[in-house]
Amino acid sequence: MSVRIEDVATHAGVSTKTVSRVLNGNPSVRARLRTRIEASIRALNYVPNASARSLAGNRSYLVALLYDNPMSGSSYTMELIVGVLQACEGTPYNAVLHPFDAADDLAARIDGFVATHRPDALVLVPPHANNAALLQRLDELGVPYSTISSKLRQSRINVGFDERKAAAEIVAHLVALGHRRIGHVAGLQGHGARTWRLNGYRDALRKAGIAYDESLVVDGDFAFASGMAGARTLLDRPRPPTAIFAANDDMACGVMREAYARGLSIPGDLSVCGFDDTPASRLISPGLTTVHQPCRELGRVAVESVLQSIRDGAPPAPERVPYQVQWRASAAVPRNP
Amino acid sequence: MSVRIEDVATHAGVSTKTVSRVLNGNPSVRARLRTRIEASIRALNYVPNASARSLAGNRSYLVALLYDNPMSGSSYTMELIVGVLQACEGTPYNAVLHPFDAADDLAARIDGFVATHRPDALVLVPPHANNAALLQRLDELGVPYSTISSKLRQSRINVGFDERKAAAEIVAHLVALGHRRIGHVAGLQGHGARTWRLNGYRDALRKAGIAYDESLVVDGDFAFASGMAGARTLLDRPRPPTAIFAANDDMACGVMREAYARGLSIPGDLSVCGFDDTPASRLISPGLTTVHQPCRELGRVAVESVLQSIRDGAPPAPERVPYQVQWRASAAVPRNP
DNA sequence: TTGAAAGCGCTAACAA
DNA sequence: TTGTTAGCGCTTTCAA
Repeated sequence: MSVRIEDVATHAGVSTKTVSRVLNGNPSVRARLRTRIEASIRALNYVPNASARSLAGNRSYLVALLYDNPMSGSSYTMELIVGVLQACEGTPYNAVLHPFDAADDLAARIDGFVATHRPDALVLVPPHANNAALLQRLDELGVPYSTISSKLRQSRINVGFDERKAAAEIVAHLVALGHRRIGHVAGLQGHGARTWRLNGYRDALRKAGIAYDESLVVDGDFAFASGMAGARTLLDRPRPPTAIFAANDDMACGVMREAYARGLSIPGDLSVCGFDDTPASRLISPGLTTVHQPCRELGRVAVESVLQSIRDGAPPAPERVPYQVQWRASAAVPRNP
Repeated sequence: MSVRIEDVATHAGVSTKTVSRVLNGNPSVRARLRTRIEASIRALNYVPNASARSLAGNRSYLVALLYDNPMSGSSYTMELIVGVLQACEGTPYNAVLHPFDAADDLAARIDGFVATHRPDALVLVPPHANNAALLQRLDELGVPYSTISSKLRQSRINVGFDERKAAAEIVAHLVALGHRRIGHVAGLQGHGARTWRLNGYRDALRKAGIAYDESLVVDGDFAFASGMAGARTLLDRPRPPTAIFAANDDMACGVMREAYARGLSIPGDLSVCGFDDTPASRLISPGLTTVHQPCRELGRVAVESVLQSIRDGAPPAPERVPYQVQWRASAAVPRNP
C-alpha cells in the first residue's frame, strides 16, 4: 500500500532494525548513518504505521484524558483538550478523550477502559483527580498518570496553579478600591478549588486587617443558579456587601443577574469578581474581573510531565504553572462604602 | 501479557478465526456457536487488541474530526466533540481530534495527516467543510468523509439544520412583538451560516410585508468586537432599529455591550437576539433569545452517517437535525415603536 | 555499532 | 459453516 520501513532500509542501504533505531531515537547509531537514514525517510516520505509499531512495541502511544461528562459546553474541558493535543503534537503520542460520569464508580470501571485502550499514560482532571480509590487502582495496574488540580497528596505528578494566591490577589484589589464588606460565594464542597479560593479570600482579608465575617460567605456549587441564590442571601443581609467575589465565573454571572433584578448597577452599586476567565466573562457587560485559569498550560504540562516520567523513570516534582488576573470593568470604587 | 483471541478459541473449543468472525459481527456463524463464544469472551474478560486488529485488518478504527484551531474556548467545537465521542461509544471506532489552522493550506497537508493516522473516516466542520480543494483531495485519496453545515454540494454526506428557517423564526417573533425596524449584524463572508441566517432574516421581513432596508444590515465576522461595531453603526442611523438580530451569540453580546455603553436598556430600549445558544447566552443578563444550535446532534449524526456509508457502501442522503429556539428575556415589546 | 530472524495478536484468503 | 495458513509492518531478542 505505502512506503514501509523496509523500503527506507533498502534506500539507505541498511537493515530495517537500524532504521527502527533512528525512528525511536536510539543513540547507538553513528551520526553519519543517522543522517543518511533521515534523508531517506524524507525522500520516500515515509511515515511509520502506528498499529504495527504499537503491536510490536507493546505500547499504544496513547495518552488518555479522563474528564467529567460536561453537561454544558465547558470551555474548561475544551481548553484542556487543546493543551493536551498541543503536547502530543510532534510526538508519536496521540490523545484519547474519555468523558466519564463522576457519578459512576470509575475506580471499578477503569480496568475495562485500560484493557480496551491500553493507554501508555492517563491524565485526570477534577473530580476524577480527587478520586483516591481511582488513583490507587491505577497505581495497582501500573498505569502512569498525572493529575490536574488534584487536592490529593497521593498523586505523584500533579499540575496546578496557585489558586489561593490568585484569589487573594482579586480580593486584595477589591480592598484597595475601598471595599470593606466583601461577600464570597464559595464553590462546591469536595473540590480543591473551593478550599483554595476560599482560603485566598480569607488571606486577603486578614492581610488587610478586616475581620472575617461568616455571614458574608455562602455556599455555591459552581453553577449559575447557585450564584443567583448566593447573591440573594448576601444582598438580603442587614448590611449587604459592596462587592462579591464568586468562586467561579458562572456563579459571578448569577450574582450579576440577581443584582440587576434588584435594580443595582454594576460596578456602581456592587462590584463583582469571578474566577476562571471563561468566554462569558469577556462577553458579559460589564466585563468581569477574574483570574485566567491557564487550562491549556495545565493540559500541556500534565501530558509532558507524565510522558517525561515514562521516558526518564523518575517522576518529576509537582508543577505550578503561572496564572494571570484579568482586570475588567465589573470591579470599581464603591459608591457608598 | 493478557487474554488473546487464541485463549478464547481454546476455551470455546473453536478456531481463532471463528472467534474473529464473532468479534466482527460476521453473520456466517451458527447462533449456538456464537452464543458459546460470546460466553467465553465474557468469562475470560477478553478485549481485542486494537493495534493487532488494525494491522491485520488494514483498518484503523479511527474517525478523525478536523476542526479549526479554536482561538477562544469554543463551546461549538466542544459540543461537537461530545457528539462525536458519543457516536463512537459502543462501536470499535475511536475519535482522533485534529485542530487545523484555517489559514494553512489543508488540501496540501491532508496527505500527511492521512498517511500518519490512516483514519477510516473524516468529519469536517466549517471552515474546512467549505474547502472545495480539500474535499476533492479526499475524494482522490478515497477517504470517506462527512461534513457538518457545509455549503458545498460536493459533499456527499452533509449534516446540518435549517438555519434559514430558524433565523426567520427569530425575526418573525420580533415582528410579532411589534418591531418594524429590525437590524441585522451578518456573519463572516464565505460561511454558509452568514448566508442562511441573512436569508432567514429577509424571509421573515418579506412575509411580514416589511421592506428590506439595506441600511439596517451590517457586516460582522462572528466575533464580539464586530457585534459592538455593528451596533455602533446601526444605532447611529438617523432612525435606529428597535431590535437587532445578530448572526451569532458572541456578536449579540457585543451589541448588548454597545447598547449599555449608550445607556440603553435591554429589552426596554432595544431588543437583541442571537444565534447558537452558547453558554454565554444563558449567563448574560438579560438572558439572550437565540437559536439552539444542535452541535452534539450534528457531531453524532455526522459520525454515524459516514460509518454507515462505510458499512453499507451507499452514501446516505444529507441529514437535517432538529433545532430549537430559546426564548429568553432579551427580546420584548418595543417601548417606542 | 549493526544485522538476521522471530514474533506481537489479529484478520484474510483459501481450503475443507 | 468452520479451520488452516500466511502475513499486516514494526520492534525485539540475540548474535556478529
